[in-house]
Amino acid sequence: MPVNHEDKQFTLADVAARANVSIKTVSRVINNEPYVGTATRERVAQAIQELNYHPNRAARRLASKRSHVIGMLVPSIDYPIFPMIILGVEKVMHAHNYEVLVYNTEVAPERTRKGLELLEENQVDGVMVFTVNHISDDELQQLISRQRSAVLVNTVLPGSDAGVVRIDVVRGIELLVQHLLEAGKRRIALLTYPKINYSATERLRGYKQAMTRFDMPIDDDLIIVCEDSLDAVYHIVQEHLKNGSQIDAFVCYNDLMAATVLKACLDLNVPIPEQVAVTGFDNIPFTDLFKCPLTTVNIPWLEVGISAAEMLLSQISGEPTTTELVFTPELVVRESTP
Amino acid sequence: MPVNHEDKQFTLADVAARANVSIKTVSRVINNEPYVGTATRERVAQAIQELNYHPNRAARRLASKRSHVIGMLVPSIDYPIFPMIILGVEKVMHAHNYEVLVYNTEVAPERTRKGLELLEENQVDGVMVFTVNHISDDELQQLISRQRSAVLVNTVLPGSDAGVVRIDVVRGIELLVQHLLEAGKRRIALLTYPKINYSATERLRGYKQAMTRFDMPIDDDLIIVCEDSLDAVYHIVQEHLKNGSQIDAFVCYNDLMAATVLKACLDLNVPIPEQVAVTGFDNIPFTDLFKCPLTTVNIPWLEVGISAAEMLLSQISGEPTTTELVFTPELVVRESTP
DNA sequence: CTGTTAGCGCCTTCAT
DNA sequence: ATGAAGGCGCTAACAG
Repeated sequence: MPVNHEDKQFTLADVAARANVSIKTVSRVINNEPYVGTATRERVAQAIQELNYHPNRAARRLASKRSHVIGMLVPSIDYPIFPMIILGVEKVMHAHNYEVLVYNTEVAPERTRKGLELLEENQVDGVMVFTVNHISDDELQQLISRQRSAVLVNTVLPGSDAGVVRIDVVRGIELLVQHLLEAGKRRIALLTYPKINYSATERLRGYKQAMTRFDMPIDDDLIIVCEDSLDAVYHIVQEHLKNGSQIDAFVCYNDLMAATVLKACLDLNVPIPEQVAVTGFDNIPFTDLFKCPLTTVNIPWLEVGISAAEMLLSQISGEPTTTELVFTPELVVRESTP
Repeated sequence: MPVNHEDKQFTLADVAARANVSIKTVSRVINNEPYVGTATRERVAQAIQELNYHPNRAARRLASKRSHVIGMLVPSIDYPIFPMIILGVEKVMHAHNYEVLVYNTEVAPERTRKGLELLEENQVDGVMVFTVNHISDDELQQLISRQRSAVLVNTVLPGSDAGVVRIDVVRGIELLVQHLLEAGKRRIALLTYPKINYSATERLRGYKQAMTRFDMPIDDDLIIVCEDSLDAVYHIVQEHLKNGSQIDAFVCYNDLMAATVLKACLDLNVPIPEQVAVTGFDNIPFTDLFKCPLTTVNIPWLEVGISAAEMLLSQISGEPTTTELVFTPELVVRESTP
C-alpha cells in the first residue's frame, strides 16, 4: 500500500505561477544564483515554502550533466574498517553537497564489474574504488577509464591517472615482524590469502623484505596461503598446531583472521603468547577487549576516507592535486605477543 | 585530472542510427519488451555491444517516473548490526534490479530530516527507515507521508500505513532478566539511554514488565539512564562500583554498551560474573571472543534486512502484504553471567 | 535584474 | 512488428 497521501510533486512551473515570475527566476533562487531582486527572491522563497517544493534531481542531472553523486565500491561492508571509511567519506561529501552511493561487491569480480557499470549509468561525478580483487590491471583500467574521475584506495594500477590512496602495508608488516623478533620469536609464519589484490601481495612482499632485512632465512613452509574463509583459517591453524609445528608466531592478513587464529589456539589450550604469538592488521574495534587482546597495526581509517574523498573532490573540480597519498601503520602492542 | 579518455556517452539515437531502426525499437530491446522481430533484435543487440552503450538512468527516471532506487535511512553505519542489515537488503534489492541508497544519520534528527528529503528528491520508489531518534511521531508521519512507500524498522508510528518490521525487545529483555534471576542475581539494574526511540522505550518497558512478572520490586535506583556516549557509560558504571553499590547485574542497552561496562568492571578488578553480571543486546560479532564472553540476545539481522526489503518491494508493487513482522530475540548465554 | 527558447535522453501514446 | 511526436522537470544560452 502506498504511503504517499500528500500533494503531488510540484515543479518549477508551479512555483513560478504562484510567485508570478518566470521559471528561470525560480531556478535562480533555488540555486542561489545572483540577479534576482530581493523582493522577488522573497516572494519566490515564500512560494517554495508554501508548496513545500523539492527539486527533481533526475531532471536536474539530465539537464546539467552533473549528478552531484559519487560512488564508492567496497569489497565487504561487513568488515569493520569499511563503515569507518564510509563515515569519513560521507562527512566530506555531504559537506560539499554530494551524495554517496555505496556499492558492495562482496569480493566478487562480477559484482565489481556490475557495480562500476551501475555507477557509470548513474553518471556519478567520480568513483572511489577500494581494494579490487580478482580483476586484471587491464580490465580495471578499462572499467575505470569510463568513469569521469576516480580515486583508487589500496589498489595500484600502473599508468593510470586516477588518484591513489594507500596504506604502506610493507612497513606495517615490517613493524610486526620486528616486534616479534625482538620478543624472541624465530619461527614467524605469514598467514595470508591468495594474491588476488594489493593487500595480499604487499603483505607477502613486506614479510619477505622484513625477514631479509633482519637476516632471517625465508622458509617457504612459513608462508601459509589459506583459502579465503575463516573456517579454512581455523582448520589450517589447528592442523599446524596439532602436527607439532615449530611455528611460534602467526602474522595474520588482518584482525578478523587473527581473531580466528586466536580462537583456534585457545580452543587447543595453546598458551598465547608464550608458545604462539599472534598479530593482526587494521586495528578494528573491540580487539582490545579480547580474551587475548590483539597486537596489531593501527591505520586511521576515518582519515583514509576523508583524504580519499577530498582527493576525489579535487579531481572532480579539476584542481591540480596530490595524486598519491600514503598512510603509514602504527604498531599497537597488546597481549597476543610477548 | 579527469580519468575518462573513452568515447562519449552514446544515446539511444546513436544505437538506433547504427542499427538502422528507430529509437523506440532500441528502447524495446533495452527493456526486453515484446514486438521486436528476432532479426531486428539481433541487429540492435549488436549495435549496443559495439558502442558499449549504457542507458542514462537520469533520463530514464525522468521519463518513467520510477527510479528503481530505494533508500535506507540508518542511524549509525558503524554499529555492526547495520552492515549486516544492509547486506540483507542489498541481496534482495539487487536481485530485483533495484539500487540501494544508504543514508547515515548518525542519530542526529536534522540529518534524519535531511536524509528523507534527499531520498524524496531522488524520487526513490520507497524508503526503509531504521530506528528513528529524537523525532516526534507527528513529524515522522509528515516526513514519511511524502515518500512513495515506506517500511519502518524498529520504529512505531501509530496510524501510519507504512510497513513495520520490529524486534520484540520486551521479550528480549525478559529473557535476560529471567536468566539473571535464575542465576541468583537480585539487584538487577537496567542501564539504558534516554527515551529517544523505540529501542530505549521498549527496553524500559521490558525491564519493568519482567521485574513485575517475576515478583521483583521495581527500584528506581536500578534504572540508570545514561547520556548517549560510551565515556559516560564507563564513568557512571565505575561510580556505582566505587560507591559500593549493591548492583549485582547490569542489563545493558546493547552489546557496545555492555562491552564498555565490562571494561569498566575489569579495570577495577571487579570479578565477573561473580560480583557483577553483564548482559548485552544484539549479539554483534566478536563478543564471544571477549575476555569475558558476553551473554546477550541474538537477532538474525541479515534476515531482518531481507524481510524488510521484501516487504518494501511488495508495497512498491502494490501487492497486498503483511504489514507487520516481528522478530523474537534468542538468549545467548556466555560467561559474563553465572 | 528577468524571461524565452532549446534541448538533456528516455519513455509513453498513438499511428502505421 | 515498427515508428513519430510529445513531454518528463530542469538548466544553459541568450535576449531583453
